[in-house]
Amino acid sequence: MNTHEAIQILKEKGYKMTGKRKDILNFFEASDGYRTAKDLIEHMEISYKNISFDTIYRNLHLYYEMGILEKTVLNGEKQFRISCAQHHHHHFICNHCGRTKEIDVCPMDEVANTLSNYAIEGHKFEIYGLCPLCQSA
Amino acid sequence: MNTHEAIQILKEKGYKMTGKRKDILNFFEASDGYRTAKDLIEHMEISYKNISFDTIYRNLHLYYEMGILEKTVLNGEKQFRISCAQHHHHHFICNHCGRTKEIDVCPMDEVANTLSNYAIEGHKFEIYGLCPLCQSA
DNA sequence: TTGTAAATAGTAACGATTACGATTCATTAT
DNA sequence: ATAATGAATCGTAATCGTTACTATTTACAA
Repeated sequence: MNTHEAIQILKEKGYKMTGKRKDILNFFEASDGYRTAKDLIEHMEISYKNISFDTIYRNLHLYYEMGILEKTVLNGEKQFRISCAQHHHHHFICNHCGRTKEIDVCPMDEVANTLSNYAIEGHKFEIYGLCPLCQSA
Repeated sequence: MNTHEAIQILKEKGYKMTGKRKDILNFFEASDGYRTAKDLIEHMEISYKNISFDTIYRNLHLYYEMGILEKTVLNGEKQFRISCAQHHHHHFICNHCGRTKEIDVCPMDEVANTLSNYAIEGHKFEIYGLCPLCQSA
């Protein structure tokens, strides 16, 4: 997913394209990991001194609903990253910088048969730690 | 982990044993799944009309720090259950009632070698859905 | 260019959690 | 048993992330 693709999706669905929406997309495209709403606010305030919480959260949710962003929760905060979900996968997430690495292993295949009477609706598999860059720093 | 064991741990570490602390343990021993602070407050208010948030959260954290309770976060709320961590394992968690089922599969063995330059500090693997009881209801 | 619905600012409200001073209580040493 | 003392608790305010609301502004289509 990149900014261009995302803009196409928004247009198709009839959403209006604003400068703020483009900047939000650029912010996430330039990040290669999870970012909090607060991170985004700090970035947006450079260009838009008085940007509203409402705008931040409304657009984060919009992008999430449209599959443009992925979401997770860390330390009680929602975190978002550009969607890379062409195929099913999980993430290593750096505790220090939020950068992610794709993990293609998914444990669900192994597990499904031990849960035959259970209706599975979702699962979460995440690995936390320090990425190579943050270890040397 | 059961109430008796937990009381032993508290005594050994020099914590005082109060009626409220025992009741909290009983509440979690009687549950077989994750419960929120709110669930616990509702239960405690039956016996202690004016119990304080402070008491609830202080003791939840104390028990968690001592390994008496396990913790997870669901829908932005911290949830706790009696610890069953004699061995490493994960959980299926019912979205409706919070009941859990132990999962002995752990994907980390498979994954570790693909993260050779990463310092792994933790991981989370949880499966969500409806347990057999909640499906029939 | 104008009309209209969508997007936004500014701000209040919310829910979960944490924090704190004053009071009560469990434990231990007498 | 009792008194001393430090821990536990209450009552409540504060905090944090997030959601919600109204008035205003803006993107886009006619």
